[in-house]
Amino acid sequence: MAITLTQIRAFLAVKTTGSVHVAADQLLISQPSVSAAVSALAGELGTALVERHGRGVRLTAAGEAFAPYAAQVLGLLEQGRFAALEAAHPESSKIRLVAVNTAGEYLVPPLIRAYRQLHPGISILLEVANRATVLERLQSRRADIGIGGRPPGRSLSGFPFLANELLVVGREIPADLAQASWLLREEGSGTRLATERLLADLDLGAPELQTLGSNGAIKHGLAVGLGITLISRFAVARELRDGQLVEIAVPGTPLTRPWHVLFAPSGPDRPAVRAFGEFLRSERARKLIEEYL
Amino acid sequence: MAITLTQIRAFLAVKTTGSVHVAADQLLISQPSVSAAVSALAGELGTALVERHGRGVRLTAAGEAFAPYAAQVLGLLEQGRFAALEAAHPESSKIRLVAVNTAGEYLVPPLIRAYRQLHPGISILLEVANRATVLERLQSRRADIGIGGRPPGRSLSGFPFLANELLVVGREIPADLAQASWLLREEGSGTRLATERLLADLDLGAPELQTLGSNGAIKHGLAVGLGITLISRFAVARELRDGQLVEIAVPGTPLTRPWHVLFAPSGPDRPAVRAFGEFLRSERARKLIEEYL
DNA sequence: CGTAACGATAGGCATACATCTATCGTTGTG
DNA sequence: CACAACGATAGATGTATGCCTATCGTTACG
Repeated sequence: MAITLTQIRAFLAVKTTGSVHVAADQLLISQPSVSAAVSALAGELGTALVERHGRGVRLTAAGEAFAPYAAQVLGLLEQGRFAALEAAHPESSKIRLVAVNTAGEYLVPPLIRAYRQLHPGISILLEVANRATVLERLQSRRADIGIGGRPPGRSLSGFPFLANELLVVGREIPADLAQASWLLREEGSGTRLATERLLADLDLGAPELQTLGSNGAIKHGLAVGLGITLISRFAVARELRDGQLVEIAVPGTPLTRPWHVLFAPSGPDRPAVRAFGEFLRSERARKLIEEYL
Repeated sequence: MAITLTQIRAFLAVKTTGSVHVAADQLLISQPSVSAAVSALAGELGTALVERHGRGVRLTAAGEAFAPYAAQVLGLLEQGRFAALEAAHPESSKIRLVAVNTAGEYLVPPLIRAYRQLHPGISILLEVANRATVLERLQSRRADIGIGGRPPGRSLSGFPFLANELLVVGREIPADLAQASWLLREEGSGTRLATERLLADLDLGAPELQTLGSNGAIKHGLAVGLGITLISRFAVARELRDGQLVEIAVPGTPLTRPWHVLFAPSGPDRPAVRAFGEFLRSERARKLIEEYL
């Protein structure tokens, strides 16, 4: 006769996996348990959350509406735990940072190093993910601060942080751009989004596209001549210098898309997080990072 | 081995009541149950939340830090329930409105009436409380929209709504203002806050103060000549017209302190709430209200 | 200084929560 | 059209959650 957090976790697992079966595997429990938890939750709420669709399930409108709240409940609880520990042991706070892939790989490590020298006790827990996930993490309060592209709307606040240039590179300059094959990041990636827009602007017809799930995979693809790609200068700086890759002149590139520091607005905020945010805003942060970059 | 919502409710009850005993009474369970729940929660979080203080308890720093998250978790869950029901039955949404006393008594009823004529299915659940509670309700997501004074900071967004004039009234004009006794609303009231500031500005020395818990009590106090007070023109319009009360000319009054419509920012938002917010923002709302006022 | 107020602890109990295995009903696919 | 994939249902079980009463330790207060 009460909503439980277990039910919420089960529901969210179903939402993210899109399947009761897979959710059960992920939660390390049996499929009927998940089924039961979700229908118990639906009973509590007074409305169905999932419905059968084909041989799988999908969320109902009510389920879609409820999901963000459910996610925030869990994120907030985690955040509350950090807040409590931080208040009890101010010198050993933990900050949950989530960064888009390229920033996470190239920018954040020096950032963390710089910050830890100033505040030795503070832990920075980094998650590296694509743009869509970064936004989700912030919105569901599972991260305190994010580093990614431009904030998408009023729901997230932030400020521009460091320049990031996207340019087109390949093993060699293709004879005909329209014939070139393009390597794309996975769905949900900000770089992919930028690439799609660029391709639409270029009006190349229907170029050959190949999705590869990470910057690393794309770089290997480039190395074997699989195609060309739009990628951050940070990610290919060395390869360009060594001549393994060359920049391809494409109208509209290089694209300047500065990274932004992102906050999930509102909600009680923690001193350690606020301090880290202010550090990022300071000139000092930029200098320290550039020093290590 | 898991945080439960019951534990959170117990903890919050202890926080708000300031006492394990009273919290138990309020939750209709025994005192040891509350004690156990709170210490279980503390165990989960890995830090003490309350500590003995004198013969009662008080929150530790960790408890104070955790409390707002706990409150938001419950508020968000309630909001999620509404969101789910709203998605399932769009025509019978519920909007949780919380208004400061004066606005709740004089302004909101016509507002509700006006809105319900436009959207017959929508229910507006009104809670009337003082300023402090209004802010707490919004921050903890236990209300969707608030009506009160100026928003206190960046954590709450809002816009000015309707004029509200605070003026000093009494049964008769006192011979010497410095000798007059002032009737105050309870702690946490915005009107009380305004009165305290006014008194400080007036520099009357140490006037006699008498706290009365509501606008109604104050009006009765005025009627029997207990003192004078700073109060909204709406609250005493009739008494002024009938001559039962008179306005007292005090430097700096009447104070103009427009009511504001307040939102708890961020978080997923519900269509019905958004629609109501936009209604309040519209010219139409003002006209309709003035019609009924 | 004794007593009342307040919480914590001890000890114990019921139930509903979170599970499981086995099976059935659908729905898509080869 | 049969079979595989997927969820829901049925039936059953352990346990920890939530709760109780009784009692003990402190702390303030008369």
